Amino acid sequence: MAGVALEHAILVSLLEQPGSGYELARRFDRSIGRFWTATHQQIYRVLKRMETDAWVTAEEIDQDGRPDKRRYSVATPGRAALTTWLREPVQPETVRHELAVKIRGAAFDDAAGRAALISEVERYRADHETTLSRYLAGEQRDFPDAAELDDGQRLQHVVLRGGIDYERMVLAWLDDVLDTLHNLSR
Amino acid sequence: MAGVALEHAILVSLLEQPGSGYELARRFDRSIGRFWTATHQQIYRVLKRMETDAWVTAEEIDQDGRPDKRRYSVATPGRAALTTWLREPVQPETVRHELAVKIRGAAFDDAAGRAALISEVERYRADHETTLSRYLAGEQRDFPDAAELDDGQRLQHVVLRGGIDYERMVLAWLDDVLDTLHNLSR
DNA sequence: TCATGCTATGAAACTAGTTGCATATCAACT
DNA sequence: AGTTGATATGCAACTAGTTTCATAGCATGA
Repeated sequence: MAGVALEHAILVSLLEQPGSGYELARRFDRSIGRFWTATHQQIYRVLKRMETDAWVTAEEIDQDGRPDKRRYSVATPGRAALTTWLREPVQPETVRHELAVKIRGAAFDDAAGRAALISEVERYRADHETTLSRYLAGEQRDFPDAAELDDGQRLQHVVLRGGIDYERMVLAWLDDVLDTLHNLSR
Repeated sequence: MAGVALEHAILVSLLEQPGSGYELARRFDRSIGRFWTATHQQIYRVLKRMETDAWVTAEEIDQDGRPDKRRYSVATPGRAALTTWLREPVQPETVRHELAVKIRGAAFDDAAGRAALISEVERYRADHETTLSRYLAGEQRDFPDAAELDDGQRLQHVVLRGGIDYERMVLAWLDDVLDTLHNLSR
């Protein structure tokens, strides 16, 4: 039970704003995706289980000009399950940093492989540059006046600042990586 | 094929130093674990598959005072597979940041829940403080003189610096989180 | 002698997550 | 009329990862 967290990420997202599986999938590509990734298939499957367990309730919405959708809201048992989970210890993070593996692996590749890695790091760096810009734009848009925020917004803001800090750290480190790769002896 | 990376993390680790499944598991708790986590069961299973595929070869080692072990080394097909993988594009990271979910979830919990979260963040912070100390001690031990390093060591060092940067960023952010949690209105 | 603990490997069952495919509505453009 | 693209949901098969349990050698200390 402890580690099963997609349910809980969905509960938080639905408490912030009820929505359909499709909308959740888009949020997981945007804001929630900063700290929890999930595909739409996984989201639909988990939503179905959560509905069976009465953690959420669904409401059929007829839409003009679009297919119907099912809007989910958090029910009392779901909210209780979230509270229980919130008070459990945070599990140690499981890190999967593929680029770090490739950097150490570069010791066992030739000059062509290292050149390829440098290009790849540059592309990767550009992606993170884009992500940082997106976060900063989102911060301007959603949290323009720090004094005017309610508690929920303050908590969302501090998580966003974590994303911004992370991206800045990554960019600085990637510069260090590029410098190291350019200055290898062979 | 692209995302299957535990094999490749194992290949890098075995190229840096041949070893048994048990030794690999310990490395994955230590140095490699900085950027790729894995349990011993997963490592044993993957090693078996890699042996079947002739990516690695095993050698039975009789040990005095300890159970026998199987020392694995990377074979030519494994090295070729690593080279192929190294030149593939880096997959986007899949982020799973449970603490961030709990922080946003705190908006839907009461004062007691927030107090529990503050304690949890403090404990989490202490863990990261320990991790940073361990990294810094490892840096002193393994890379005392930056001018004397060969390419493999330089690459290992830049990855370790990434870990150090990450831990420092996390600690600063956790201070921000604690400050935010202490200053919520209700 | 017995308990504890580290070394060392592994099976079996389960849970989580990914990939590929399928279906359907409707808008906008060609 | 046909294509493209966004919205919207879902199944089936597969792959990856976790958890629980089991086994065994040998050292150390109570």
